[in-house]
Amino acid sequence: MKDQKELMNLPHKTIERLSQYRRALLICVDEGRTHIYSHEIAKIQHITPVQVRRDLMLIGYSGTLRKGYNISELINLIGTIIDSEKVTNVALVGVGNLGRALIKYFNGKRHKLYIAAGIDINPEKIGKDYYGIPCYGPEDMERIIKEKDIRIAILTVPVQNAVESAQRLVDAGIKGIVNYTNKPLNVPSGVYLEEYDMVTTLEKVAFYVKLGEMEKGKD
Amino acid sequence: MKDQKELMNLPHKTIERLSQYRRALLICVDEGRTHIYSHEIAKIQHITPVQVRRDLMLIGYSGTLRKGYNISELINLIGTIIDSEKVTNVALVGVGNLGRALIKYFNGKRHKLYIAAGIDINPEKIGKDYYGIPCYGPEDMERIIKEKDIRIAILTVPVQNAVESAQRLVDAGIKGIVNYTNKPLNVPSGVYLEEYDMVTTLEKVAFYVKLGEMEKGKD
DNA sequence: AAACTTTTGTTATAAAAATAACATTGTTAA
DNA sequence: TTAACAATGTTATTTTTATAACAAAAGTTT
Ligand SMILES: NC(=O)c1ccc[n+]([C@@H]2O[C@H](COP(=O)([O-])OP(=O)(O)OC[C@H]3O[C@@H](n4cnc5c(N)ncnc54)[C@H](O)[C@@H]3O)[C@@H](O)[C@H]2O)c1
Ligand SMILES: NC(=O)c1ccc[n+]([C@@H]2O[C@H](COP(=O)([O-])OP(=O)(O)OC[C@H]3O[C@@H](n4cnc5c(N)ncnc54)[C@H](O)[C@@H]3O)[C@@H](O)[C@H]2O)c1
Repeated sequence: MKDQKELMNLPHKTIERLSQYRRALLICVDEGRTHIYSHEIAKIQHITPVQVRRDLMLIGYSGTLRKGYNISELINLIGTIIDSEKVTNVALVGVGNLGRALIKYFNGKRHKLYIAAGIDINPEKIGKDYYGIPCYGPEDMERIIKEKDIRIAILTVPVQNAVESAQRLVDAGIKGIVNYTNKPLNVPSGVYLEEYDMVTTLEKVAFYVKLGEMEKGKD
Repeated sequence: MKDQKELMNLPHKTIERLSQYRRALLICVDEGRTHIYSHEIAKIQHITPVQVRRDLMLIGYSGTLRKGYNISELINLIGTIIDSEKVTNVALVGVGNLGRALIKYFNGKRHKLYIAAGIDINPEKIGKDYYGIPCYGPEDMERIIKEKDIRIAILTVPVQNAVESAQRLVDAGIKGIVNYTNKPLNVPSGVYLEEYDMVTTLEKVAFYVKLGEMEKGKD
C-alpha cells in the first residue's frame, strides 16, 4: 500500500475518479471481463485515455502492454488507497424519501462502507428496519454513534432541522458529513463536509443547453 | 444581459457557483435581508471572499462600497445569466423513490425550470399525479416531450433500463440529461450530460476522514 | 527480421482555477 | 481634515488540473 505521504498528494480529482473507475470496473467484472484498456475506461468516464493512465501512474499501477489493465487487480489497488482497512460505519439521518432511496442504493455496493443506522424523529419509523437497516430515534443518536463506531453521517432531514442535526452529529464525534439539505452548513475543521444539490446540477445542464441553442441559432 | 460571447467564456466552476450563490441569496431574502458582503457569501459557500468578488466581476456586477451587494439585484442578474428567457421544461423518467424525492424537492424552487412530466412504466403510476406532476407511460414519452417542449430529462429508472431510456430520450430530441443511475451513459455531442453518484461522494468523504485520522495518529 | 502498430508510462506544456497583491473608495473617528 | 478602516474591483501570480508530446515495449505484418 502507498504510504500516507503519497496518499495526501493525490489530487482531489484523482480521488474522485478512482472511485468512478472502480464503479465502472465492478460493472466490467460482472460482465466477465478480466482486462481493460485505458481508452475503454476513458470512454466510460467521458475523459481522455491520458487522464486515466496518469491517474494510474500516480497510484503506481502498471498495466500490461497491449493487454491493458488487470481489472480485479486494479479494483483491489483502488481499494487499498481510498478505503479504510476496517469497515467505516455511516449513519443516515432522516429516513424519508431521499434517505430511503440512498440506503437502498448504497448498501451492498461497497465492502468497506456500510450504512449501519438510520435516525428519524417519526415514532412510526423508530424501531423499524429499512432495507435491513434499523431506524433509531434522535434520543439514541449519540449512543448509537458511539456503540457502532459511526464516523460519517448522511444528512437528509427537512431543511429546518439541518443545522441542529449537524451540530449534534459534530458534537457526537462524527468526522464526515454528506449534506443533502438545502441549507449550506458550517462544521469545525477536522470534520469533512460535502454538499450536493440537484438544483445546481440541473441549472448547470440548463445553462449549457441554452448556450448550445444560442450557438445553433447563430448560424 | 451579457452577450453570448461573454457567457461562453464564464468558467464552468463560476456557473456552478452562481447557482449556489443564488440558492444562498434566496435564503437571505427569506430572512428579510437586503444586502450582503462578499465575505458572508464566501462563508456560506466555504470559499474565499476574493473568489466571490471575482465571480461577480466576471458577470459584471458591482456592489456598493461598505454596504455590499444588493441581494435581489444580484439574484436577478444571476437569473439573466444562467436561466433561459422562457421556462425550460424537464421530464423525470422513473417516478420511483428517488424520482419522487427529486420532484418534491425541485418544483417551486426555481421559476425558469419546471419538471413538467413524470414518465414511468408502472401501470399503477400512469395517470396519477405526484406532487402535482402528471405521470405518463413510456409509450407517450416522445409525444409529451414534443407537446410540452421538454428539453431536459432526469433519469432515475432502474439501472437495467438506463441505456434504453437514454437512447429514446436522445432520439426524442432531448438536449440535456441528468443521469442518476449507476450506469455511465454515452450521448451524442450536442446533448449535455451530467452524472451524479452518491457513492463517489461518500467514498471521497471516507477517504479524507481516513486521511485525517492517519494524520492524527502520526503525532 | 525490419517496419509498423498499438498500447503503456512519463515528462513537458498548456489551460483552468484559485489565490494573492494591491489599488480604490466611501465611511468613521480621532 | 486627515488618518485609519473596511469594503469592493482588478490585475498578477501561483497552484491545480488537464492535455499533449513522446519514448519504450510488445506484439503484428510484410
Ligand atoms: N440535495 C438534493 O438534491 C435533494 C434532493 C431531494 C431532497 N433534498 C432534501 O433532503 C431532505 C429530505 O427530503 P425527503 O424528500 O426525504 O423529505 P421527507 O420529509 O420524506 O424526509 C425527512 C425525514 O426526516 C425525518 N426527520 C425530521 N426531523 C428529524 C430530526 N430532527 N432527526 C431525524 N429525522 C428527522 C422525518 O421524519 C422524515 O422521515 C429535505 O431537506 C429535502 O429538501 C435534497
Ligand atoms: N446516483 C445516486 O446517487 C443514486 C441514489 C439512489 C438511487 N439511484 C438510482 O436511481 C434509480 C432509481 O432508484 P429508486 O430507488 O427510485 O428505484 P425505484 O425502483 O423506486 O424506481 C424506479 C422507477 O422506475 C420505473 N421504471 C422502470 N422501468 C422504466 C422505464 N423503462 N421507463 C420509465 N420508468 C421505468 C419503475 O416503475 C419505478 O417506479 C436506480 O437506478 C438507482 O440505482 C442513484
